[in-house]
Amino acid sequence: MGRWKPDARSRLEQAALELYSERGFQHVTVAEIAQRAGLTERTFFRYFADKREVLFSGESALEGKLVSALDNAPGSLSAIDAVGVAVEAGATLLEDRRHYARQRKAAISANAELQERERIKLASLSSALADGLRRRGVGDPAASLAAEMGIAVFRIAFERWIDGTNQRALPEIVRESLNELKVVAGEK
Amino acid sequence: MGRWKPDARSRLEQAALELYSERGFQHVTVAEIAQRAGLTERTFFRYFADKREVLFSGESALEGKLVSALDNAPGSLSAIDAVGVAVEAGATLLEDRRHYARQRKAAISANAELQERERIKLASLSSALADGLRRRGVGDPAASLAAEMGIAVFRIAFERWIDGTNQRALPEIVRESLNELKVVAGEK
DNA sequence: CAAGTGATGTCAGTTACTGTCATTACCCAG
DNA sequence: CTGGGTAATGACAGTAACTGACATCACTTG
Repeated sequence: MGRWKPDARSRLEQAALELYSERGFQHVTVAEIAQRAGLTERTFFRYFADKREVLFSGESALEGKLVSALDNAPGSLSAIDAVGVAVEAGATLLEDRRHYARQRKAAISANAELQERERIKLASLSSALADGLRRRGVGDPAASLAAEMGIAVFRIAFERWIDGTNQRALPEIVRESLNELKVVAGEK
Repeated sequence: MGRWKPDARSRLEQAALELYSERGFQHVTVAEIAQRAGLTERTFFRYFADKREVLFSGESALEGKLVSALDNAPGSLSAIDAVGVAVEAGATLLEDRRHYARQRKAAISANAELQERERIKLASLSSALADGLRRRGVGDPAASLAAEMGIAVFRIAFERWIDGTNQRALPEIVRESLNELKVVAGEK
């Protein structure tokens, strides 16, 4: 297969998650991550732009899922419901990996720098959704607003799924939360 | 008055904004900011936790304004309308400083790290609003959702105010955007 | 088996950020 | 006016994130 021991990237990701979980992000050096993965610090930075990014490789797959679901959603759906379809589809991606998602979430929650990165990734998802809505003919600022609402729902549903506040499957929690958002936004 | 030349903090803030605007965040060193302010690098880090934070000192005042407006809003208002009152009040804070806000926004938009910091500050505002809503008796996840909607409205209105897409005063744009959000969320 | 290529290693360098201690400028008690 | 006290600042050394340049290695291909 590979010329060297394969899966350098995922070895780095796993080593980083382990170390961040054990000692906390700030008390781990990149050199230590690389060493546990059997590589050098320089190689780490060839795969990941910085020390935080190693926890966020799944975001592009999530974005792809959201966008394709949005593009394939019936054209008859309103902006908010099309976004709802998209984030429910994204939720199915995480549903299988609850243990991993929980461990990763714990590491992120323990460090402000990682929370910054997480938020900007969510903002990127929101931007991608807004672009998709514009492709559907939704104008501004409706597209941006609907996308932001969708991501807010996704984030809040995810938290309630991870911490056990809500025991249902993630896609269901997402749907419930979106309905709650509609209620909240509609109150006079 | 002060023992040394006064306003070291604001001198650092002004020097940083100038340099970030001239050359971009990444091409400015903290030593240069400190030198322009007539101080040393070490003193910079006594006032600001890191190189980005120097652009975000106004956030605590904004949070205070939002929270006090929310706490003083009529108890009869729904969660979303109480949040609307709060973000409109926050908007009045920025209305006077459009030139400064524009320059600062340009510097932030030009750099991903600064955008991360801005997003996490907005998340902090959202969290403060959600706390305020819970004090008003709003439950979860309604409180979090309403707060996130309010901040999304604020952010999007701010962008349209800064880039000139919408020529009205910021508080008016905020109100219009909130109405638009209600429309979007209510579409079947 | 030689040349080529992509992944990795090595090394030097910059800069953000921190801990520690010295120094300065001012206030105030006497 | 004088000397001690104190808060702000400076000086300096150190760690670690991140980058650029170049060497080396493992494997493929002609």
